[in-house]
Amino acid sequence: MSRTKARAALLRELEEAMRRSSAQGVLYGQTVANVAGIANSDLECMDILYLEGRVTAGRLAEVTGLTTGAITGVVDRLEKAGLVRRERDEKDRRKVFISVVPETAMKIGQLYVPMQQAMEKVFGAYSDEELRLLLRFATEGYKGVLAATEALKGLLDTPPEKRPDLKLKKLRR
Amino acid sequence: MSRTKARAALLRELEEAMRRSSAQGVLYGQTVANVAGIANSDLECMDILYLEGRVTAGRLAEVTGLTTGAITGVVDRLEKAGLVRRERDEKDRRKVFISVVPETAMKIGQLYVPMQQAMEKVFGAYSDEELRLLLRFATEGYKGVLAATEALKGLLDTPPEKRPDLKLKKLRR
DNA sequence: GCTAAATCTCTTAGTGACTAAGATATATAT
DNA sequence: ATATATATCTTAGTCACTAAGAGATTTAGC
Repeated sequence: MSRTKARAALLRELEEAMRRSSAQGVLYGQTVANVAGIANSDLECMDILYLEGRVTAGRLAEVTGLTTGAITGVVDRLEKAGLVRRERDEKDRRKVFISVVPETAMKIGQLYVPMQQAMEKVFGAYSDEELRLLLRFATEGYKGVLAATEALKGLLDTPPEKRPDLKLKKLRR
Repeated sequence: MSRTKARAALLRELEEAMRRSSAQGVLYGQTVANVAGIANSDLECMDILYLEGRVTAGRLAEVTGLTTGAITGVVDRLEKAGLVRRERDEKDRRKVFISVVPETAMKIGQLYVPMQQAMEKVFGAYSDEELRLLLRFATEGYKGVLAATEALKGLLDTPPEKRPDLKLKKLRR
Protein backbone atom coordinates (compact mmCIF):
# COMPACT_ATOMS: atom_id res chain seq x y z
CA MET A 1 0.00 0.00 0.00
CA SER A 2 1.32 3.45 -0.86
CA ARG A 3 2.12 5.84 1.91
CA THR A 4 -0.68 8.28 1.08
CA LYS A 5 -3.15 5.44 0.83
CA ALA A 6 -2.16 4.14 4.24
CA ARG A 7 -2.68 7.59 5.63
CA ALA A 8 -6.08 7.93 4.00
CA ALA A 9 -7.13 4.64 5.59
CA LEU A 10 -5.82 5.84 8.93
CA LEU A 11 -7.81 9.05 8.62
CA ARG A 12 -10.98 7.14 7.83
CA GLU A 13 -10.47 4.88 10.81
CA LEU A 14 -9.79 7.86 13.01
CA GLU A 15 -12.86 9.68 11.81
CA GLU A 16 -15.06 6.70 12.54
CA ALA A 17 -13.54 6.12 15.96
CA MET A 18 -14.11 9.75 16.89
CA ARG A 19 -17.66 9.59 15.60
CA ARG A 20 -18.36 6.52 17.69
CA SER A 21 -16.87 7.88 20.86
CA SER A 22 -18.58 11.22 20.51
CA ALA A 23 -21.92 9.46 19.90
CA GLN A 24 -21.33 7.48 23.05
CA GLY A 25 -20.50 10.68 24.86
CA VAL A 26 -23.88 12.06 23.85
CA LEU A 27 -25.51 8.93 25.26
CA TYR A 28 -23.63 9.37 28.51
CA GLY A 29 -25.00 12.88 28.78
CA GLN A 30 -28.53 11.64 28.10
CA THR A 31 -28.13 9.09 30.85
CA VAL A 32 -26.91 11.73 33.29
CA ALA A 33 -29.93 13.90 32.51
CA ASN A 34 -32.13 10.87 32.95
CA VAL A 35 -30.75 9.88 36.31
CA ALA A 36 -30.82 13.48 37.53
CA GLY A 37 -34.40 13.73 36.32
CA ILE A 38 -33.83 16.87 34.26
CA ALA A 39 -34.19 17.56 30.55
CA ASN A 40 -31.26 17.28 28.22
CA SER A 41 -31.11 21.00 27.49
CA ASP A 42 -31.23 21.72 31.17
CA LEU A 43 -28.12 19.65 31.68
CA GLU A 44 -26.44 21.28 28.70
CA CYS A 45 -27.05 24.66 30.29
CA MET A 46 -25.63 23.45 33.60
CA ASP A 47 -22.55 22.42 31.67
CA ILE A 48 -22.21 25.83 30.06
CA LEU A 49 -22.68 27.53 33.41
CA TYR A 50 -19.99 25.31 34.85
CA LEU A 51 -17.58 26.18 32.03
CA GLU A 52 -18.36 29.88 31.68
CA GLY A 53 -19.50 30.78 35.17
CA ARG A 54 -22.18 33.45 35.60
CA VAL A 55 -23.84 34.14 32.22
CA THR A 56 -26.97 35.94 31.04
CA ALA A 57 -30.08 34.16 29.82
CA GLY A 58 -29.45 35.55 26.36
CA ARG A 59 -25.96 34.11 26.28
CA LEU A 60 -27.39 30.70 27.14
CA ALA A 61 -29.79 31.01 24.22
CA GLU A 62 -26.91 31.98 21.95
CA VAL A 63 -24.67 29.11 22.96
CA THR A 64 -27.33 26.41 23.03
CA GLY A 65 -29.11 27.56 19.90
CA LEU A 66 -32.43 27.64 21.76
CA THR A 67 -34.84 30.57 21.65
CA THR A 68 -34.92 32.92 24.61
CA GLY A 69 -38.40 31.63 25.36
CA ALA A 70 -37.07 28.11 25.70
CA ILE A 71 -34.30 29.35 27.98
CA THR A 72 -36.88 30.93 30.26
CA GLY A 73 -38.34 27.45 30.66
CA VAL A 74 -34.94 25.85 31.21
CA VAL A 75 -34.00 28.36 33.90
CA ASP A 76 -37.44 28.09 35.52
CA ARG A 77 -36.98 24.35 35.89
CA LEU A 78 -33.38 24.57 37.05
CA GLU A 79 -34.26 27.29 39.53
CA LYS A 80 -37.16 25.28 40.93
CA ALA A 81 -34.79 22.35 41.33
CA GLY A 82 -32.47 24.61 43.28
CA LEU A 83 -29.64 24.12 40.80
CA VAL A 84 -29.28 27.73 39.65
CA ARG A 85 -30.13 31.22 40.79
CA ARG A 86 -31.43 34.22 38.82
CA GLU A 87 -29.82 37.58 39.60
CA ARG A 88 -30.79 40.83 37.90
CA ASP A 89 -27.85 42.82 36.65
CA GLU A 90 -27.78 46.03 38.69
CA LYS A 91 -26.00 47.93 35.93
CA ASP A 92 -28.45 46.93 33.20
CA ARG A 93 -31.69 45.86 34.74
CA ARG A 94 -32.94 44.16 31.58
CA LYS A 95 -30.34 41.45 31.96
CA VAL A 96 -30.67 38.38 34.13
CA PHE A 97 -27.57 36.57 35.21
CA ILE A 98 -27.82 32.86 35.82
CA SER A 99 -25.38 31.19 38.17
CA VAL A 100 -25.16 27.68 39.58
CA VAL A 101 -25.82 26.99 43.23
CA PRO A 102 -22.62 25.08 43.99
CA GLU A 103 -23.94 22.97 46.85
CA THR A 104 -26.80 21.58 44.79
CA ALA A 105 -24.99 21.45 41.47
CA MET A 106 -22.35 19.28 43.11
CA LYS A 107 -24.89 16.49 43.18
CA ILE A 108 -25.12 16.61 39.42
CA GLY A 109 -21.33 16.62 39.31
CA GLN A 110 -21.36 13.30 41.13
CA LEU A 111 -22.98 11.71 38.11
CA TYR A 112 -19.85 12.44 36.12
CA VAL A 113 -17.73 10.39 38.47
CA PRO A 114 -18.03 7.15 36.47
CA MET A 115 -16.94 9.08 33.39
CA GLN A 116 -14.03 10.71 35.20
CA GLN A 117 -12.88 7.36 36.53
CA ALA A 118 -13.06 5.81 33.09
CA MET A 119 -11.09 8.70 31.62
CA GLU A 120 -8.54 8.57 34.41
CA LYS A 121 -7.97 4.96 33.57
CA VAL A 122 -7.59 5.71 29.87
CA PHE A 123 -5.30 8.69 30.45
CA GLY A 124 -3.21 6.61 32.80
CA ALA A 125 -1.77 4.76 29.83
CA TYR A 126 -0.23 7.92 28.38
CA SER A 127 2.93 9.82 29.14
CA ASP A 128 2.83 13.53 29.92
CA GLU A 129 4.11 14.27 26.47
CA GLU A 130 1.42 12.16 24.88
CA LEU A 131 -1.21 13.90 26.98
CA ARG A 132 0.08 17.23 25.75
CA LEU A 133 -0.40 15.99 22.21
CA LEU A 134 -3.98 15.01 23.07
CA LEU A 135 -4.56 18.42 24.63
CA ARG A 136 -3.25 20.15 21.55
CA PHE A 137 -5.52 18.01 19.42
CA ALA A 138 -8.59 18.64 21.60
CA THR A 139 -7.96 22.37 21.54
CA GLU A 140 -7.45 22.57 17.80
CA GLY A 141 -10.29 20.12 17.22
CA TYR A 142 -12.60 22.39 19.17
CA LYS A 143 -11.65 25.35 17.03
CA GLY A 144 -12.15 23.28 13.90
CA VAL A 145 -15.61 22.10 14.92
CA LEU A 146 -16.56 25.62 15.91
CA ALA A 147 -15.53 26.92 12.51
CA ALA A 148 -17.34 24.08 10.77
CA THR A 149 -20.49 24.86 12.73
CA GLU A 150 -20.30 28.48 11.65
CA ALA A 151 -19.78 27.43 8.04
CA LEU A 152 -22.81 25.17 8.21
CA LYS A 153 -24.92 27.84 9.87
CA GLY A 154 -23.89 30.21 7.12
CA LEU A 155 -25.40 27.72 4.73
CA LEU A 156 -28.61 27.93 6.71
CA ASP A 157 -28.75 31.68 6.20
CA THR A 158 -28.43 31.49 2.43
CA PRO A 159 -31.93 31.41 0.96
CA PRO A 160 -33.12 27.80 0.66
CA GLU A 161 -33.46 27.94 -3.11
CA LYS A 162 -29.79 28.80 -3.41
CA ARG A 163 -28.53 26.03 -1.11
CA PRO A 164 -26.90 22.85 -2.40
CA ASP A 165 -30.31 21.30 -2.78
CA LEU A 166 -31.17 18.45 -0.48
CA LYS A 167 -34.41 17.57 -2.26
CA LEU A 168 -35.66 15.63 0.69
CA LYS A 169 -39.22 15.23 -0.49
CA LYS A 170 -40.49 17.98 1.74
CA LEU A 171 -39.42 16.90 5.16
CA ARG A 172 -41.62 17.97 8.02
CA ARG A 173 -44.99 18.93 6.80
CA MET B 1 5.58 22.55 40.62
CA SER B 2 5.96 18.86 41.40
CA ARG B 3 5.74 16.40 38.62
CA THR B 4 2.49 14.82 39.79
CA LYS B 5 0.95 18.25 40.28
CA ALA B 6 1.86 19.26 36.76
CA ARG B 7 0.24 16.10 35.48
CA ALA B 8 -2.91 16.72 37.48
CA ALA B 9 -3.17 20.19 35.97
CA LEU B 10 -2.63 18.74 32.53
CA LEU B 11 -5.39 16.22 33.10
CA ARG B 12 -7.79 18.93 34.20
CA GLU B 13 -7.01 21.00 31.15
CA LEU B 14 -7.42 17.99 28.94
CA GLU B 15 -10.74 17.10 30.48
CA GLU B 16 -12.07 20.58 29.95
CA ALA B 17 -10.83 20.78 26.38
CA MET B 18 -12.49 17.45 25.58
CA ARG B 19 -15.69 18.59 27.21
CA ARG B 20 -15.72 21.77 25.17
CA SER B 21 -15.02 20.08 21.90
CA SER B 22 -17.55 17.36 22.47
CA ALA B 23 -20.17 19.97 23.39
CA GLN B 24 -19.39 21.76 20.16
CA GLY B 25 -19.70 18.47 18.33
CA VAL B 26 -23.21 18.10 19.71
CA LEU B 27 -24.01 21.57 18.42
CA TYR B 28 -22.70 20.67 15.00
CA GLY B 29 -25.03 17.70 14.93
CA GLN B 30 -27.96 19.87 15.95
CA THR B 31 -27.16 22.24 13.13
CA VAL B 32 -26.99 19.40 10.62
CA ALA B 33 -30.41 18.17 11.73
CA ASN B 34 -31.69 21.70 11.49
CA VAL B 35 -30.43 22.31 7.97
CA ALA B 36 -31.65 18.90 6.83
CA GLY B 37 -35.01 19.65 8.41
CA ILE B 38 -35.15 16.45 10.44
CA ALA B 39 -35.33 15.85 14.16
CA ASN B 40 -32.22 15.26 16.21
CA SER B 41 -33.04 11.64 16.96
CA ASP B 42 -33.74 11.03 13.31
CA LEU B 43 -30.24 12.13 12.48
CA GLU B 44 -28.81 10.06 15.29
CA CYS B 45 -30.50 7.01 13.82
CA MET B 46 -29.15 7.81 10.37
CA ASP B 47 -25.72 7.90 11.95
CA ILE B 48 -26.19 4.51 13.56
CA LEU B 49 -27.46 3.06 10.31
CA TYR B 50 -24.42 4.45 8.58
CA LEU B 51 -22.08 2.89 11.13
CA GLU B 52 -23.84 -0.45 11.63
CA GLY B 53 -25.55 -0.93 8.29
CA ARG B 54 -28.89 -2.73 8.19
CA VAL B 55 -30.32 -2.96 11.71
CA THR B 56 -33.70 -3.81 13.24
CA ALA B 57 -36.05 -1.25 14.74
CA GLY B 58 -35.49 -2.82 18.14
CA ARG B 59 -31.74 -2.42 17.85
CA LEU B 60 -32.22 1.28 17.08
CA ALA B 61 -34.31 1.62 20.23
CA GLU B 62 -31.61 -0.17 22.21
CA VAL B 63 -28.75 1.96 20.93
CA THR B 64 -30.53 5.31 21.09
CA GLY B 65 -32.24 4.65 24.41
CA LEU B 66 -35.62 5.54 22.90
CA THR B 67 -38.73 3.40 23.29
CA THR B 68 -39.78 1.20 20.39
CA GLY B 69 -42.80 3.43 19.97
CA ALA B 70 -40.58 6.46 19.46
CA ILE B 71 -38.52 4.52 16.93
CA THR B 72 -41.65 3.77 14.94
CA GLY B 73 -42.10 7.53 14.63
CA VAL B 74 -38.45 8.11 13.72
CA VAL B 75 -38.54 5.48 11.00
CA ASP B 76 -41.90 6.74 9.71
CA ARG B 77 -40.45 10.20 9.24
CA LEU B 78 -37.19 8.99 7.72
CA GLU B 79 -39.05 6.66 5.39
CA LYS B 80 -41.39 9.41 4.26
CA ALA B 81 -38.35 11.56 3.57
CA GLY B 82 -36.95 8.76 1.42
CA LEU B 83 -33.86 8.41 3.60
CA VAL B 84 -34.44 4.83 4.77
CA ARG B 85 -36.35 1.74 3.79
CA ARG B 86 -38.24 -0.80 5.92
CA GLU B 87 -37.76 -4.46 5.05
CA ARG B 88 -39.42 -7.30 6.88
CA ASP B 89 -37.05 -10.07 7.87
CA GLU B 90 -38.08 -13.15 5.90
CA LYS B 91 -36.65 -15.50 8.52
CA ASP B 92 -38.42 -13.87 11.45
CA ARG B 93 -41.38 -11.92 10.22
CA ARG B 94 -41.80 -9.99 13.46
CA LYS B 95 -38.58 -8.10 12.79
CA VAL B 96 -38.24 -5.04 10.60
CA PHE B 97 -34.86 -4.18 9.17
CA ILE B 98 -34.11 -0.55 8.53
CA SER B 99 -31.55 0.39 5.92
CA VAL B 100 -30.49 3.70 4.44
CA VAL B 101 -31.28 4.59 0.85
CA PRO B 102 -27.76 5.54 -0.24
CA GLU B 103 -28.71 7.97 -3.01
CA THR B 104 -30.83 10.08 -0.68
CA ALA B 105 -28.75 9.65 2.45
CA MET B 106 -25.77 11.01 0.53
CA LYS B 107 -27.42 14.40 0.65
CA ILE B 108 -27.30 14.30 4.42
CA GLY B 109 -23.68 13.23 4.15
CA GLN B 110 -22.94 16.45 2.28
CA LEU B 111 -23.74 18.38 5.42
CA TYR B 112 -20.76 16.77 7.09
CA VAL B 113 -18.40 18.17 4.51
CA PRO B 114 -17.56 21.33 6.49
CA MET B 115 -16.75 19.13 9.46
CA GLN B 116 -14.63 16.78 7.38
CA GLN B 117 -12.73 19.67 5.89
CA ALA B 118 -12.10 21.17 9.30
CA MET B 119 -10.89 17.82 10.59
CA GLU B 120 -8.71 17.27 7.55
CA LYS B 121 -7.05 20.56 8.26
CA VAL B 122 -6.52 19.67 11.91
CA PHE B 123 -5.25 16.18 11.14
CA GLY B 124 -2.92 17.61 8.54
CA ALA B 125 -0.70 18.94 11.31
CA TYR B 126 0.01 15.45 12.65
CA SER B 127 2.39 12.73 11.56
CA ASP B 128 1.15 9.22 10.85
CA GLU B 129 2.52 8.11 14.16
CA GLU B 130 0.74 10.87 16.00
CA LEU B 131 -2.49 9.98 14.23
CA ARG B 132 -2.08 6.40 15.36
CA LEU B 133 -1.80 7.67 18.90
CA LEU B 134 -5.02 9.64 18.42
CA LEU B 135 -6.70 6.57 16.98
CA ARG B 136 -5.63 4.48 19.93
CA PHE B 137 -6.95 7.13 22.26
CA ALA B 138 -10.28 7.46 20.45
CA THR B 139 -10.76 3.70 20.49
CA GLU B 140 -9.93 3.31 24.15
CA GLY B 141 -11.87 6.43 24.99
CA TYR B 142 -14.93 4.93 23.34
CA LYS B 143 -14.63 1.80 25.42
CA GLY B 144 -14.20 3.86 28.54
CA VAL B 145 -17.26 6.00 27.87
CA LEU B 146 -19.28 2.91 27.03
CA ALA B 147 -18.30 1.30 30.33
CA ALA B 148 -19.04 4.52 32.21
CA THR B 149 -22.48 4.69 30.60
CA GLU B 150 -23.22 1.14 31.70
CA ALA B 151 -22.04 1.94 35.22
CA LEU B 152 -24.30 4.97 35.35
CA LYS B 153 -27.25 3.03 33.96
CA GLY B 154 -26.66 0.41 36.61
CA LEU B 155 -27.13 3.18 39.11
CA LEU B 156 -30.47 3.93 37.49
CA ASP B 157 -31.62 0.37 38.05
CA THR B 158 -30.84 0.37 41.76
CA PRO B 159 -33.98 1.41 43.65
CA PRO B 160 -34.07 5.21 43.99
CA GLU B 161 -34.02 5.12 47.78
CA LYS B 162 -30.71 3.27 47.68
CA ARG B 163 -29.00 5.62 45.22
CA PRO B 164 -26.44 8.23 46.27
CA ASP B 165 -29.26 10.65 46.95
CA LEU B 166 -29.54 13.66 44.70
CA LYS B 167 -32.24 15.38 46.76
CA LEU B 168 -33.14 17.65 43.93
CA LYS B 169 -36.35 18.99 45.43
CA LYS B 170 -38.56 16.79 43.34
CA LEU B 171 -37.54 17.62 39.84
CA ARG B 172 -40.15 17.44 37.08
CA ARG B 173 -43.76 18.04 37.78
C1' DG C 1 -48.87 -30.68 17.25
C1' DC C 2 -51.06 -27.46 20.44
C1' DT C 3 -51.18 -24.16 23.81
C1' DA C 4 -48.76 -20.70 26.61
C1' DA C 5 -45.22 -17.61 27.02
C1' DA C 6 -41.98 -14.69 24.85
C1' DT C 7 -40.50 -11.45 21.39
C1' DC C 8 -40.89 -7.68 18.10
C1' DT C 9 -43.20 -3.73 16.13
C1' DC C 10 -46.92 -0.64 16.02
C1' DT C 11 -50.88 2.12 18.02
C1' DT C 12 -53.01 5.24 21.17
C1' DA C 13 -53.51 8.76 24.61
C1' DG C 14 -51.36 12.02 27.11
C1' DT C 15 -47.37 15.12 28.30
C1' DG C 16 -43.49 18.26 28.26
C1' DA C 17 -40.16 21.06 25.85
C1' DC C 18 -39.89 23.57 21.87
C1' DT C 19 -40.79 27.69 18.38
C1' DA C 20 -42.81 32.02 16.73
C1' DA C 21 -44.68 36.09 17.74
C1' DG C 22 -45.45 39.57 20.49
C1' DA C 23 -45.69 41.84 25.37
C1' DT C 24 -43.06 44.09 28.91
C1' DA C 25 -39.32 46.51 30.87
C1' DT C 26 -35.17 48.89 30.46
C1' DA C 27 -31.41 51.22 27.90
C1' DT C 28 -29.48 54.05 24.15
C1' DA C 29 -29.56 57.40 20.35
C1' DT C 30 -31.27 61.43 17.92
C1' DA D 1 -38.49 63.49 24.68
C1' DT D 2 -39.39 60.38 21.54
C1' DA D 3 -38.02 56.53 18.88
C1' DT D 4 -35.38 52.60 18.37
C1' DA D 5 -32.88 48.87 20.24
C1' DT D 6 -32.03 45.29 23.55
C1' DA D 7 -33.11 41.58 27.02
C1' DT D 8 -36.33 38.61 29.05
C1' DC D 9 -40.78 36.69 29.60
C1' DT D 10 -45.54 35.18 28.06
C1' DT D 11 -48.76 32.79 25.22
C1' DA D 12 -50.61 29.62 21.89
C1' DG D 13 -49.77 25.97 19.23
C1' DT D 14 -46.84 21.96 17.62
C1' DC D 15 -44.01 17.91 17.68
C1' DA D 16 -41.48 14.07 19.51
C1' DC D 17 -41.55 11.54 23.44
C1' DT D 18 -43.24 7.85 27.08
C1' DA D 19 -46.25 4.25 29.01
C1' DA D 20 -49.24 0.88 28.22
C1' DG D 21 -51.05 -2.32 25.65
C1' DA D 22 -52.61 -4.49 20.94
C1' DG D 23 -51.33 -7.37 17.05
C1' DA D 24 -48.41 -10.52 14.76
C1' DT D 25 -45.14 -14.03 14.86
C1' DT D 26 -41.87 -17.22 17.02
C1' DT D 27 -40.24 -20.36 20.68
C1' DA D 28 -40.85 -23.57 24.58
C1' DG D 29 -43.22 -27.02 27.28
C1' DC D 30 -45.98 -30.73 27.31
